[in-house]
Amino acid sequence: MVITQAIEDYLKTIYLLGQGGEVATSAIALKLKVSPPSVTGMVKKLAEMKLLRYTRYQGVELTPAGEKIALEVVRHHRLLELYLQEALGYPWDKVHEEAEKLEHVISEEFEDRIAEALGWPETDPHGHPIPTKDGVLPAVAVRELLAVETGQSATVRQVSDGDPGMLRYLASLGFFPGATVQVLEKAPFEGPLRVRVGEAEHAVGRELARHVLVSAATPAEV
Amino acid sequence: MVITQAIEDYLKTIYLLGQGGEVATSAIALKLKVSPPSVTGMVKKLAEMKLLRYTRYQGVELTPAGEKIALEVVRHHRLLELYLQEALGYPWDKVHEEAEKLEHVISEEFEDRIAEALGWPETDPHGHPIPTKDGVLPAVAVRELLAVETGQSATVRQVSDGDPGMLRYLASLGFFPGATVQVLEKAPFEGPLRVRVGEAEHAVGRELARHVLVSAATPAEV
DNA sequence: CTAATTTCTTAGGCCAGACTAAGTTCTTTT
DNA sequence: AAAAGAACTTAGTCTGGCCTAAGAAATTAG
Ligand SMILES: [Mn+2]
Ligand SMILES: [Mn+2]
Ligand SMILES: [Mn+2]
Ligand SMILES: [Mn+2]
Repeated sequence: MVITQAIEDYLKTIYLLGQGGEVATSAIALKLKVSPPSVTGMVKKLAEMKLLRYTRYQGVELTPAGEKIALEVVRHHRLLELYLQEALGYPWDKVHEEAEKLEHVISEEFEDRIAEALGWPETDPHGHPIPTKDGVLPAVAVRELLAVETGQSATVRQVSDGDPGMLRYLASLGFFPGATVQVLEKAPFEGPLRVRVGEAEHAVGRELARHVLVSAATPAEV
Repeated sequence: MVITQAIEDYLKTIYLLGQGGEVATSAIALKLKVSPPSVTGMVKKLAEMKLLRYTRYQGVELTPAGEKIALEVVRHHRLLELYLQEALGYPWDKVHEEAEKLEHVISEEFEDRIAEALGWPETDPHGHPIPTKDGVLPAVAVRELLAVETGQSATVRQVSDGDPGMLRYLASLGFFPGATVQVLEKAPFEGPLRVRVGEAEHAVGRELARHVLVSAATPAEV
């Protein structure tokens, strides 16, 4: 029962889509950019391997064994992203792609050494929590910026890391984890939000505001 | 015509075995730990792709296109080895294995950034020259320690990096690139060499003495 | 110079992981 | 409650990269 790169990618994807629930095969197919039949096939195999539970037409849920592997890959990914930024000077819109390939090949030794070099960090460049070595993902209470009421302030916690263009745009607006934002206005008819970030004011679309996760204002830490 | 990881390994292996000559399929099979028929099959495909020339029963020789890819992989490998040692504190007997996996997945950007971090180095931890970005492997004039005449001194230039145990032993004897060694005696009947390294004297077997490459004494540089 | 041995290739197959085309089953609509 | 539509699975294929068994060519030995 050998854990291939493909298997790691399936488990990671299911984990990130699922977060404690059933995941539809089509969702997996979409994320991994493979056809739905490919997912059905792989998922049957992973069920055989006891890495997930699968009920036909019902979707899929990771077992503890499957989740353990998923979390290891996620830890690799997020540590690598941070290492690329901190140690090699990558811009934050390029770390994801590189980490996506490296996450499958680094050894435990490599993982430990970069974790140490980074001072055992807790979040990646986009604010996502890094699972601990024993497979625990720290829970964080966040909601979408879109959900913040008009007039309220909040602290940016996490941003989506999949789209480099979006990341560059978010950076240009000052949407970094830790930044304080205030929602000044929400235009009606699915219109944009007017927000203040530091000194500046920006109009941001609702789609974008769904990709920025925030917590209550006034960060507890620096 | 996509260059897979397997193809990269074949080309690299052929390059390192060949160094300007025909390479037997069995030699490739031995090095890559695959069966001879697997090599024949792959080699036919690589010939199709114009990455090497293949004549049945005669062996194989890289084309310029094939050599270019091989040198890129070798550059990745050797830069990675040095980076693992210098930046992450790996001992020199562990860098090879890790680099063996990473060499296939890093981007040009990663390559450039570690090269820069290392100050555009010219040799890896074992003394092997690092091919330049435009695909030139600096030639070095070396011979086996075994070939040094009794009484003569020489400077260690390169050591084999495949066997971690051997590397640890070589380190314990002081056989690092740059070290000065003097051959005091060669025991007859394929016996060991008595050599001086710094203050210490050691008896080393002929097999080991074949894995240490040296140049004329008195290093030109420090 | 033939015979034995070694080296290499062909033949045939397997497995992982993807695909398209053609059903099923579930869900939504009327 | 039936029909239409969406979601999912089955069936059948393909490609890459490996394998073993058997045969052909090259090399070495007698
Ligand atoms: Mn990422
Ligand atoms: Mn991230
Ligand atoms: Mn090496
Ligand atoms: Mn080396």
